[in-house]
Amino acid sequence: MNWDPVDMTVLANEQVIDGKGWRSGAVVEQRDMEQWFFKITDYAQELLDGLDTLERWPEKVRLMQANWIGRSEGCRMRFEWAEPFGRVAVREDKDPDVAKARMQDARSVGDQMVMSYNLAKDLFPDGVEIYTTRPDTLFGASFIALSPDHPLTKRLAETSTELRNFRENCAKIGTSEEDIAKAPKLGFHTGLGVRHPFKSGETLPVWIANFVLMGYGTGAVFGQPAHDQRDYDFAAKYGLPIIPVIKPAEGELPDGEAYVGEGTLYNSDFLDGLSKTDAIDAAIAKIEEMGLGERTVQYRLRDWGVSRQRYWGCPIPVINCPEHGAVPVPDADLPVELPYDIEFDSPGNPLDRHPTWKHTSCPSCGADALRETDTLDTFNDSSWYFARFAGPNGSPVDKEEAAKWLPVDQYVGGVEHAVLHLLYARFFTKALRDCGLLDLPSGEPFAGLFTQGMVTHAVFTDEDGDYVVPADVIEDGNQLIRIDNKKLVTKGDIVKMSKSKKNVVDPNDIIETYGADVARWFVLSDSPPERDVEWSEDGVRGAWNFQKKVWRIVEATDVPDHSPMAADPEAKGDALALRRSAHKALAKITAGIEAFRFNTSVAQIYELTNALSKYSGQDAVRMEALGILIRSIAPFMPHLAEECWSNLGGDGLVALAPWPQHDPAMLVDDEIVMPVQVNGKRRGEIRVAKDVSKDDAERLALSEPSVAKFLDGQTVRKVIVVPGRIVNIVAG
RNA sequence: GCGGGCGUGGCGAAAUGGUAGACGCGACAGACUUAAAAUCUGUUAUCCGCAAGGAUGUGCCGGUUCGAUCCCGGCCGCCCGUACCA
Repeated sequence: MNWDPVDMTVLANEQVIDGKGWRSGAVVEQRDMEQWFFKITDYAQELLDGLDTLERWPEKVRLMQANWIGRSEGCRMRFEWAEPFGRVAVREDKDPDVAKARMQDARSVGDQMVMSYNLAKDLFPDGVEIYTTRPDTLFGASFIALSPDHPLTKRLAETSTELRNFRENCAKIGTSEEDIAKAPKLGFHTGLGVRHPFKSGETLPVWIANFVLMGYGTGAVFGQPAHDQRDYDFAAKYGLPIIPVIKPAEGELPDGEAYVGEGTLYNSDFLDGLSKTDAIDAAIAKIEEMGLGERTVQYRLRDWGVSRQRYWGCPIPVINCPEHGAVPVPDADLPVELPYDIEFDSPGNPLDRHPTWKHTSCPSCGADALRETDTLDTFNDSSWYFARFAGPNGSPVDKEEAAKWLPVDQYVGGVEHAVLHLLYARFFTKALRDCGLLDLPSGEPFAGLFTQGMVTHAVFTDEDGDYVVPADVIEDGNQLIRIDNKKLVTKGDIVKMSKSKKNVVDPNDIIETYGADVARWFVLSDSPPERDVEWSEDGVRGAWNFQKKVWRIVEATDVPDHSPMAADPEAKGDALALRRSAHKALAKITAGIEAFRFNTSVAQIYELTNALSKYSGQDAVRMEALGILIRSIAPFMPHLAEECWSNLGGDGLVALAPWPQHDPAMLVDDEIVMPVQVNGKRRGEIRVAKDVSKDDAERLALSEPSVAKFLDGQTVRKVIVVPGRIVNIVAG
């Protein structure tokens, strides 16, 4: 946990800036704290398998979740202790030669080393257990690395100031995955050694390395620098041997970096000549035979830490009894309510500081006991609200109603939720099902998912580094200043709108100026919804003008008494052209809406509107086209559509009117224009009947003057005719 | 660092193997108007050209194909996530 010693609070990774608390500016410490977890890892395989059933989810989200769960197949194995061969304290030496010299200098055996050796043997008599996906590279092993948080590391640190300092240095790096991965490699040589399982008499040194994560596998790895980049970087820095054991099928091993690809084993005794995959199997078989380990499946997914030291959150319903430990609050006493008389004016967890709230009695023995003062991560609430919405009365989830409504047919959310929220919600529904609280066999909460893009905006910061809402920023000459105190403002990155960065805009401004219909039309009209957009009000005039244009067309229409807005099959000339435009537009509008591509539907509505505004006839064709137009805009501009519908003599509410159906016969023109290419470049076009034969198209294309001049002096080698699309002449 | 995505005119974009830039914004010109707004008509990727026309062009490099914005490989840039922002 990130701990701010001044504010006495736990901080999110995001609230740690350059290793300091965002409010207090104090140097953040890493603390181990007792936390509540949900055992989501028990569902790792089911969460992974379930992804295949989510056919209406974007492929990218399924892929991200699969990567997040991170199933890998490999083996757990132990390296047995070897007699110690020395101890050296290697600090962060940039120069590999210096590090190497220290290694050779390491034969002197000191008291401290002997104690560490005995301690290690005492604590872990079987040796060091590691997890690897690459047992094929065991002959390339050159060291063992433990996590700074490995139990052995912690015990060794008790006897070594140097190691304690090393651990503190590692703790400064931060807790986020990104920080750890980007940090420069740091190592500490323990002086301990382990036996190589396949090379008798060989000893591998045991290091502590900051890039080894305690939360994954066993918190220990073997280093095989020739075939893993992190191991390579580490070995290069500390002068450890780099032993290649895989040769690529073609070419040489890369210089100065690890080779992680496929290839054939060498330098590897009984694995020589095998492929990577076969060598993995053979190595595991041998390890199992030797009794040193076994094939296992490992997941990257970690258990979900749900404890938060905040007031706002559902209290974790547990009472800590000195006698009985953590006792669940009895059902009859749920929910545990937060106190209302709470003070936020001093550091630390307000719930923990509250004078009376946490004091209660043990449900088991009645003795004085303390309430858990941690609250639940708010992701808990977003993980099952849809089940609550199905039946909002009575017990938390109404099984019958939830069974009727769930899964959610179409879920819409930002792609930033791709792993956390969407994975937690999937886990929650599965867990609720298994607890008998939800009747949902699949355990999948959302049948369809659409990930809309993020709305982004520049972040503004004033001279004091405080964030400023864009609406409060004005231009002053060629500078930006705050409207309230005239302080100078800097325009920063364009990022996802968020309350914390204050780079948000209020859509009410547009609604007040232009109305909700125009605001909605504007938002839907330009960008496809899955794409990120940088918010801008440029173009809102277009939406406003469009609204007026539709209204003018309706006003300019002589509405007949009986207005079925139905087709006139006899239409000819301009009328037929309008009919065709209307039906072509309708087909694309419908397809666009169904595919969530509202911007293309909008473009087609513009085309239809333009066609209608140029049409002077007051006839059935006009009424038919208007009927299509108004029903098409109804989902986008419902108020305008209702008014127009009513004025055109439409039946009831347009919102309740059936969606219009396009006539397929209207989509095809009698004559089409086919572009003609010569060697892939457009050189002309031919006007042909819609069902022209390939031969005729070829003949016409070759004789088209604008095409023929490019064929002058050349031999026509091939003519490709794609019916209804294009003619391409290959000449040379 | 790792995982995922995106990159096309002045701007939002369309075209997902077949005419690159539909539609909209902006800009420019004209009509109407005392004037402005609104409205209507037209032009608007870049370069050469009076024009006709031609050349170039979808982040960069390469590949597959009769044909690539689209498929494949490599690179660059930006965005999202990276487990305590929610």
